[in-house]
Amino acid sequence: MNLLKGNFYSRDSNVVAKELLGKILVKGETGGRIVETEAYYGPDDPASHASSGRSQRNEVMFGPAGRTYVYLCYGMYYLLNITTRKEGEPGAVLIRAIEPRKGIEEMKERRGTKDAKNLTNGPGKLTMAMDIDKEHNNIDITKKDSLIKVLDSKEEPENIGESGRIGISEGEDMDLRFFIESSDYLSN
DNA sequence: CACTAGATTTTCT
DNA sequence: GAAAATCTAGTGG
Repeated sequence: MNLLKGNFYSRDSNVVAKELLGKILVKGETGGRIVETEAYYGPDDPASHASSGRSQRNEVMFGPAGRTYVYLCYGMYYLLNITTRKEGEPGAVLIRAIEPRKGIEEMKERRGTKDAKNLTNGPGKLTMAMDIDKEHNNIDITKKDSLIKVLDSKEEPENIGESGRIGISEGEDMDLRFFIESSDYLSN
């Protein structure tokens, strides 16, 4: 189980999004296998937070790859992204769903449900289950002692599906959502 | 089941 | 001041 390095993340967003499938996301005592992601870009992507230039919120997307980008959505839910591409070229991958592997009891408690399939099958749910919030923005996840890490995996995902992104109002036609078709833990 | 409405607050125009 | 990369509970078949 090797830690993914900076050169994994510094590529194009859609490549990183696709290759993150099957990898293991770890935060503290909790963790799971990534089964659903979405790619976001910069000025050319109307759905991206970075579409209209740098701002206080999105500045991490403009920085180096391999950092966390955590922000509050709809005033209630934190969403977890990982930055991609080079410094000055904004990009990120949204982690939409994982399959629970580690600390399942703890995640059940945080989410208040016994149903394993309902623990982390959505971007707002997985941050709740793993206790991720604004404090975890802009963490360098390529460091060994980082609180949040992504580990390589020998289990290569089989059936990778593509579709338009979810929950946005522009740019849905771009097919930048990637997921493992056989997984029981995809978002709704 | 399927569908609708409401929660809640940061961020940028 | 409006909109936002969502989720849950509640309603009605």
